[in-house]
Amino acid sequence: MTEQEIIRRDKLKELQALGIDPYPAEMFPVSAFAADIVANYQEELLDDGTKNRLNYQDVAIAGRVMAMREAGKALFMNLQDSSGRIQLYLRREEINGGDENSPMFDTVIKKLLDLGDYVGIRGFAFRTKTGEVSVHVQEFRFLSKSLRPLPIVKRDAEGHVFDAFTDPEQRYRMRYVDLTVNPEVRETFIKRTKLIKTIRAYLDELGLLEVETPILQPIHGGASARPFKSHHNTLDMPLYMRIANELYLKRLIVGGFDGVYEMGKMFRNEGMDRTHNPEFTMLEFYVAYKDYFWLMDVTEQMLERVARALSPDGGAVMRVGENDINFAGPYTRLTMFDAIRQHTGLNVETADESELRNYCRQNGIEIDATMGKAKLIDEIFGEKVEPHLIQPTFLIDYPVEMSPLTKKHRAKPGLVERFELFVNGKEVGNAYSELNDPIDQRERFEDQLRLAARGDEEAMALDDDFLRALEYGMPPTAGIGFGIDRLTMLFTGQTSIQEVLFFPQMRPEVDKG
RNA sequence: GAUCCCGUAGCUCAGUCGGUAGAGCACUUGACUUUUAAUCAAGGAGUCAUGGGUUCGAGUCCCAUCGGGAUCACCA
Repeated sequence: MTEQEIIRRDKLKELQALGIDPYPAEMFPVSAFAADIVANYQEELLDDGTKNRLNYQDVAIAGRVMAMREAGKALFMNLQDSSGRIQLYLRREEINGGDENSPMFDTVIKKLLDLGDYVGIRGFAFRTKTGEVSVHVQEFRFLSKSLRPLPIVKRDAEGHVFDAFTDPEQRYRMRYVDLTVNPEVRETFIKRTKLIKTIRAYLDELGLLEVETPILQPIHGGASARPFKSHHNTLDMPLYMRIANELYLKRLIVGGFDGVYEMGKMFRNEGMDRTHNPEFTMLEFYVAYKDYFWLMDVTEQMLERVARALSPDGGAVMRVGENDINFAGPYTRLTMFDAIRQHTGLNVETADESELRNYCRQNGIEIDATMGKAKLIDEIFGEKVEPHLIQPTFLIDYPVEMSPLTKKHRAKPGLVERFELFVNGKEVGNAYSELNDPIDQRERFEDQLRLAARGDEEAMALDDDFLRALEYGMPPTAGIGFGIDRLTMLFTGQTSIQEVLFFPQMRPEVDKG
């Protein structure tokens, strides 16, 4: 234990010796929040020059003590609750209740109270000489003693931050500390929740049914990725953590629901970096009798609504890094081939494989011998086009080889009816007119099996029950998936996924008390 | 998985050419009846990530390991 921790434990014993319970059981009747008092306190100036305080004259507030400034027989604290901070003003005489021998002020508060302790106080709001709305404390109670020192972050009047708690490792491992001392972290997560609620409300209004589908799946389907594998003891069979829920949601469309959505965790056993966490949140929704054009309209409406909910001024334009991004539709719609033509001059439609390979070699795009034409196109797109798609852009009509669950294009042979949405140079959504032809779907699965046989660990497994479902008949359906974490990054201006997950995956901590 | 950078007090960081560990905040003791990065005086606090090596001597140089970050590969 460190010196400061030992001192705090000694203080805890001293409090108990004085008959003060540092961890009382009874509830504390909070009647106001710090930020509300600061924002709404009112007083009037009387003719004789004195002030008449108009509201918050009997408040009970609770929170952590985040700063203390002693001034002889008076003392100032900053109290932080869930809404923000407010200054407290304590006077020796009052805290001691007129009893000269009372230990309350000089011992209990000045010595035994630490920064970080939870306290509850009763008092009245007023404005100090320097103009700060504060609470004049009349009653003071310990609610929970803190045994470890918090990092002390200080801010001056101009908002300059001193000694910020910034080490990412410590911030992620001890998110509770991060949230306590870094208010902007709190704001990011509140925005995340607001984004999710806005999307839910929109989808509910559209009339979609929110559903839950299995996380433990006997066959991992619906995406190209490596799964986590587990084992069920009683059934004595392997189970996989889902990499996607697409095939289950489509079974529900087969079952007669017109529209379903699920927002939930997916799990992929792959590398981690600032845009990948082993578990992440996806939204998928599927709507019968629609196609991918309809989904583009819906996407525009949904994201505009999210932008308006999260932007400071209620507008559809969000500042992301150095870019002002306008989420009001309609968004640019560009075929993949046109996009590549615009940014490279290549005509990938007519080019053959060797021509594409030459282009990649000349432009420093890494390729290998196993890549077919579709894969080469994807590489060129990722290198040369994707980073330039700052304003929301629908990239439409992909080669069939890369999309085993997507309906073939109604007019263009070799392509599928698929789009991906790009914003700020990154993909945030992937959608298509769903393949509902069971015979075509079986062939696509068989193509995937051939890839798997060649060693592709991410090839999709054949799901016989899903094919059976399609054989019973699935109406024409449009479906889309959004990475909620990446959307959150976009709308909060964060550049790493760890900043939008409360508890990002970390390696085990080396033993330190 | 590969490469590079980082790890010193509770927090943020200095630490020169290899010569017995430093600052600010926090903490302790004291002063102060409206302070606000409060101020003033004094003091305590370190397995320099871990383990080896080189050296008379290592926070510093070398090797390995652990953890974090960045870039790349794979992916959403």
